[in-house]
Amino acid sequence: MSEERKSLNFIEQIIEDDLSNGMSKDDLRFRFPPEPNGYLHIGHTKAIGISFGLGEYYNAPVNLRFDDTNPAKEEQEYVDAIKRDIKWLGYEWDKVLFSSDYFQQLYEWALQLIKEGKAYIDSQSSEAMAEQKGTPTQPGIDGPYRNRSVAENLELFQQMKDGVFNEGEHILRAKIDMQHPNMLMRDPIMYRVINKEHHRTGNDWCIYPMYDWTHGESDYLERISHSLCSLEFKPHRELYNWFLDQIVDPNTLRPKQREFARLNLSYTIMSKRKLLQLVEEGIVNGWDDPRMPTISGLRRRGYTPYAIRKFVETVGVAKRDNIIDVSLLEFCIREDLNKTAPRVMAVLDPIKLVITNYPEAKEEWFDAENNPEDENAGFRKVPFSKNLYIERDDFKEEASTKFFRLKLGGEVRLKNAYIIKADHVEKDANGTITEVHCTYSEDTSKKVKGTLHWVSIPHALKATVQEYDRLFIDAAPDSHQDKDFMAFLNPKSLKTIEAYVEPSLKDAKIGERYQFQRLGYFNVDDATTAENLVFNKTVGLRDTWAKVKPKQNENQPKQPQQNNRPPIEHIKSFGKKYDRMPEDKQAKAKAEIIELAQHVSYDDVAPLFNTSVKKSGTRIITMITLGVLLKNGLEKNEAITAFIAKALEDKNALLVAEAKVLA
RNA sequence: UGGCCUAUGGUGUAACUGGCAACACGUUGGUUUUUGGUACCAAAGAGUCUAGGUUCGAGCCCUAGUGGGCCAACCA
Repeated sequence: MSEERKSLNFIEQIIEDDLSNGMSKDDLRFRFPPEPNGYLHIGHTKAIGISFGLGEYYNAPVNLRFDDTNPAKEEQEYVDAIKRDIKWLGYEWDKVLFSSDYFQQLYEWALQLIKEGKAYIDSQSSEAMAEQKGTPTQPGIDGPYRNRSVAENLELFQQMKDGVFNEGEHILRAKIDMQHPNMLMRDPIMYRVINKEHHRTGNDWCIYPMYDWTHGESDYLERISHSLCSLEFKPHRELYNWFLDQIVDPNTLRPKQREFARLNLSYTIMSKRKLLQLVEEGIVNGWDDPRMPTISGLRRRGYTPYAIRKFVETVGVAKRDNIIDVSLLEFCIREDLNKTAPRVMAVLDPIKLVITNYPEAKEEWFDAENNPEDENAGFRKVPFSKNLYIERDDFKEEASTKFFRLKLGGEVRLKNAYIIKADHVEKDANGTITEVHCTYSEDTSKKVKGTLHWVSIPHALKATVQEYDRLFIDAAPDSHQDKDFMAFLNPKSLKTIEAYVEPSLKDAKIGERYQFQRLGYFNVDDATTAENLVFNKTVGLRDTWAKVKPKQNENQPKQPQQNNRPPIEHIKSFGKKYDRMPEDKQAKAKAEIIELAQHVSYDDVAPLFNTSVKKSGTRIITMITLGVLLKNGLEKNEAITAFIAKALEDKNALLVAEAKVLA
């Protein structure tokens, strides 16, 4: 087997290293640990793809573990939705587990920590505790209850568990280090009182463990070998390890937490809290609204599990922040649907076409290919008659030769039917075209530039089509410190259209996906009834014609991340390229450097004087900057004179020229 | 007055661990086409944040800087 070396991502690398350092392949075990407080979204798919993908690759078990330690936010509805979505994506878990399964064990371990003097009951207000905790840049201080006796701690903890106290009166904290540089290590909370019914344990407990106390210990109990999570948990790793240190038996497998960058998609948001807000405020019609980046939203929109998995595979795994362009997601779904979706004709924005030389009562049924990408897809019959609908966009009275569609005097092919020629138009009082009159010819062998889709008016079915645009008009709506993400909502994200579709769609079933030829991919929405067909537009076809057309209502191009670089850094960025630039660019760069140099000090430039000889670009931009400083009254010193002198002897003509100006 | 993470074409990820910066999306041309789709061909686009160092050789190692991110919930 000559297997091509596939480059491993850093997580696969870690696992391979562990394996070659003696870990048994049988010890490999992963988990996906969602909190059941919302629906899964496309961002979760990455985490799912990583852990379940690893499971598939190594043939290792993957647990689905619901991290249900906060009854105030969690619901059974979410548990069910999460399971459904993972199944739909095509992944198989080994066991379904719940953090709440471990409440008793966690409690016993907490008792052990108290007895060892490693945990204590704090009885202050959360404000007081926050104050003692310090800030990221300032150490914390010990609180007054930090040195309570073991006996007292034990008694209070028992009372917490017995429901003696109200929420907020007492909590259990680990006793670590209030001065620790990592805030999470400053005596983190392990237990708090919550008087809410839990969706699984009911009212058995009124104390609930916190995430950090729960997560590592749950991984340990399940013998998870690699506990993979997103980057924002990196600071938790130290605490994760500290908690494990307290209870791990050195002869058993110790789980390892590793972190990867989460997935961000342009023009949408990935925060469950914010998605919930969209649902609750009625901006969208529920978690499965086709505009939502949730799995259920994408499913309803017509995405396939294959496309989503392909997408996640394509984006890769690394540790730097990223914003992936939606066009990649769209590519993945088009690629799948192109091969599988039956083609069909539908007119979304109709204009009436009358074939004047076609008999009034006549109808013909033509064969139409179901899918040119699939030889086995076969043919269907489509009806043709004197009166048709075509897209309003497909006709113009006059147009340039670049316009391949129908214009007066021009010829065009009707897909699966005849070639027609437009003769004249009928208009209403406003000058709007109401009918296009044309004549057909039976000779279909002729070559014409354009082919149009159409439907026969007497045979057409009415259908509702929902067309979606991005939910936000900004590429990164929740990355603005000064503006709320809601300010970027796209008011036109949903467009409902009354369309006409060919009669073969009469018995279309919910969930079925079609290509409306020349328009895009559409699927049959859940809201479809026997009386009314409803389609969702999944994604449009790639449209190179749309780019040629003068753009009408183009969305803001995404703004580049603004860099708050100091001027000298900005100047330096020209250095590498400067002597390779074409002249006009060079002049522009020079002007910019001179402008920036106004805000540069001698101390900024001085370190650049000993730039190595071969980096002439950097030396040139340094020379230009220096020129500005000298002009602004800087006195020449020895270092400056030496730098200029050395430059005068250089081979690079540009550098010499700049140096001569200052010499 | 801190700790940690991070920096490679427009975007995302690679570079066999120090040896010709590659792949995908996107973009631009072209061929084919009864979808301005698909498929196919081609091109443009980065010299790897900056400077210094080690080395015959650095995207990769070392030092210093700069940009970006995360950390102060009785959330996960």
